[in-house]
Formats: sequence, C-alpha cells, structure tokens
Amino acid sequence: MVVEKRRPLNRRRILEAAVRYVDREGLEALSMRKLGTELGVEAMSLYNHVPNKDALLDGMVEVMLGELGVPPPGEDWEERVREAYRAFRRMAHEHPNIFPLLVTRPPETMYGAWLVEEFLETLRGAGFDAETGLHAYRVISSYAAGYAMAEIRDFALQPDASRSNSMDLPAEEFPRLAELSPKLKDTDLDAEFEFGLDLILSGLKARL
Amino acid sequence: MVVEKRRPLNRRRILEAAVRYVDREGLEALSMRKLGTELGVEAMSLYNHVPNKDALLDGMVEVMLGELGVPPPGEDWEERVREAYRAFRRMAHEHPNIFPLLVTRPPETMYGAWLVEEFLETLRGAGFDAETGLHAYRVISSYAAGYAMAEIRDFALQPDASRSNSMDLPAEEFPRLAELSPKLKDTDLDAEFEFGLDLILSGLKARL
DNA sequence: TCGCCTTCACTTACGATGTAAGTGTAAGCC
DNA sequence: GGCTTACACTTACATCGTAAGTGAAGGCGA
Repeated sequence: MVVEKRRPLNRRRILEAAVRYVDREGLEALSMRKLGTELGVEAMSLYNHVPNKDALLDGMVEVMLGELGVPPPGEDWEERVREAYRAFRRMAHEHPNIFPLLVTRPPETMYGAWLVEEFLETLRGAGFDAETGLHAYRVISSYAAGYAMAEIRDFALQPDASRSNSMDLPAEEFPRLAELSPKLKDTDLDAEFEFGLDLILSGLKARL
Repeated sequence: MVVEKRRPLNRRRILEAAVRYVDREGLEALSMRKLGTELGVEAMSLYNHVPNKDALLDGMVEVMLGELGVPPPGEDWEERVREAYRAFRRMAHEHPNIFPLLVTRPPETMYGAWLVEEFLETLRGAGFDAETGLHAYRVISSYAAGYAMAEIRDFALQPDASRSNSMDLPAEEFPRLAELSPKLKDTDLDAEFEFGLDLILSGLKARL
C-alpha cells in the first residue's frame, strides 16, 4: 500500500496505478476507493478522468496491450508470427490478473486494429489469400489466448500449495491420467505452447 | 422475474435457478438477493445449501458441464474428437454468460477428469504416445475455449446494434482490414472453427 | 405421547462497493 | 481584477456478500 506523493492526476497515471495495483493485489481487490488512496486522492476524484469503473478496466487492458512488443517485419514470416504470439503469451504472464479482462470484456476500443493489420499483411506477403489470412489470424489468436488463460487459471491453484496440481483422483478409474500424473506436474509449458504453434502453422503451410 | 412456487430448497435447485437467471439477465446481474426472490426465498436461506457465492459460481459451471454430451467411442477417433469439441462450443453458445466462468475460474472440483481421461484414451487408441496425447488435449482445448470466448466476447457488441461489428477505421491506414470488412461482418463461424480443428488435427495426424 | 434435537428459512446488522450530486478552490485568461 | 474552467473534495444512497442469531416444523427415541 505505497501511497504516492501528490502529483497532478490524469488518465494515464490512474491507469498505470490501477495496473500496478491489480498486478499486486488481484483484480477482485480493486475498488475506486482503494485505487484512490493508492494515488493519495479520494475515490470520487478519479471520476474527473475516467467515466466509470468499466472504462477503467478497459483502460487497463489498453495499457497492457501497449506493452506488447511486436517484432519488426523480417524475411521469415513464420518466425515473425511465432515471435509475436510468444510476446503475447509473455504479456499474459506478466499481468496474469489483468489478462482475463482482455479475454472476457467486449473490445471497447479497437485496440489492436493495427496488430491485426500487421498480421494480415504478413500472411498476404507469404502468399495466402485475404480470407485464409483472416481465418488464420482468428485461429491462432484463439489458441494463444486460450492457452494463456488456461495457464493463468491453473496457476491460481498455487495459493493452496497442498495439492500442487492434480487433486487426487482414483488411479483405477483414470488410468490414462494416472499414467501421466508425473508429467502433469512439470510439463514444459513453453515447449507445449510451441507444439501447438507447430501444429497450426504446419497445417497452414500445407495450404500454401 | 418468474417467481417459482415454494418447493423445498436444495443445492441442485439453486444452481439450476442461478443458471437460468444468468442465462437470462447476465452474470453481473446475479446477486444472492435476486436469486433468492427468484426462488421465492430470502437471500440468506441460500447459505444453508451453498457456502458462499464463489461456490455458487463453481456449481453453475458444474451444471453447465453436466449438459455437455460427449459422443460415444466409435471407429473414427478423429471424428469423435471433432464432435466432442463441437459439443463444447455448442455449450458455450447455449450459456454465453456462464461460459466465461469456466475459462476464468480456477477448477475447484476436477469437473471433467473423466473427459480428459476419455480424450487421452481415444488418442492412445489412435496410436499416439501418452505425452503427445496430453499435449494434444491441452492444445485443442485451448483453441476451442479461446475460440468460443472470442465469439462470445464479440457477440457482446450486439446490444449496441449501431456499429454491427467493425468500429469504423480509416481504410487507408488499414488496407488489409478494409479489404476484409465485408467478410468481417458475416464470416461463417462454424466453418472457421472447423478450419482451426482441421489445422490442428492434420498437424497431429502428420505426427503419427 | 412427550420431549428433544436437527434442519432450515427467517430477521437484523455491518462494512464495502459504485457512483450521483453538489461544494469549494486555485489557475488561466480577458 | 474579475470570470471561467478544471478538478479534488464531501456527503449520500442503493446494493452487495455474509456473519450472527431466532424460531418453527418435523423426525425420533423413550
């Protein structure tokens, strides 16, 4: 609960404080009053810069997406796509409490219009037609968002460190799961994510 | 706001009423008091059957997953997997206000243990090793969940019917998007989902 | 049949939340 | 020097999740 010294309030400062606060305390802990004291200010003062809490949440997503570094165009389109989605997943890891907002809330601002544009352009350059490019974009994005969300959700089990991941299920009823239970605890998630990208991208290349 | 006649309260009845209510009014509208009146009962009475609101939400996910019909084993493993994920996506469409809970909340009960088991068994039968089966399960599930979430999130734009989907962006800055803007409105989402399944499954078969 | 115990819906109460409405003040501009 | 605008403040309200305690109805052993 670090109270910052009194500097003039503005939208950006509010959003960034909110992001920091939620990174630290979790999304449920965020309230206008607490964010206010975080900034050394009364809750209602925030409303001079942000219309309501929903807009605040949207703004936080904005801030988070602003940190997403997309790699510059290069000769290898496939590697560029991979790197972009690695960055996306990294972003999710850095803001596990905020990322769910991106997945959940309707896109108020068309944040990533130029991200999409970039992706489409890249695939066009690789020789895909416009429509396939669009489908590819949505499929890969769905995969990446879904994977990151699954990671985040399962990490949330951590607080209760007792059952580290699998909640003891009877081995005779679930032989396949039992056989995998050592792997379940420490799969290499980076590698698994890449595996998924491999599957999709190889399928995609086959359609060139 | 249909108030039901007074029958004995119990967990199942509460959960089902909650599911109906949220289907109808949205997740944010759900409160213990409103759910109470929905059942012809005071809010606090619910606590005799459900420890708290979080448990209620978990229970709603449970109910929703209970409706998921998984196809019986057949000779074609690939078609079975496809059909299972189609059912999953259908479930999301039937409960668009509840589905986000599944994606967002940590799995309190190991709901779908036997779903996973079933999947792993199927892939084993198809000739995959245990570890590849596990990766495949997580990759496909991530894709399906991500895709369904994206659909739901974008549907949420509907209330404001004015901008039907694309919020007018300058065509000269976003040529690729502009070129696709007719398609953006009415892509065949069923077909696109299948396209994604195709990509992943074909990549997977190539590894057999 | 009596008395007891369990079950479970009820009432009351508390602190926290989002935000509408209005007030006061300091800075910028004519 | 007076006015306007920007913006932080106080107060107030409805609504939320739920802790705590009350009371009545039904089951059960004697």
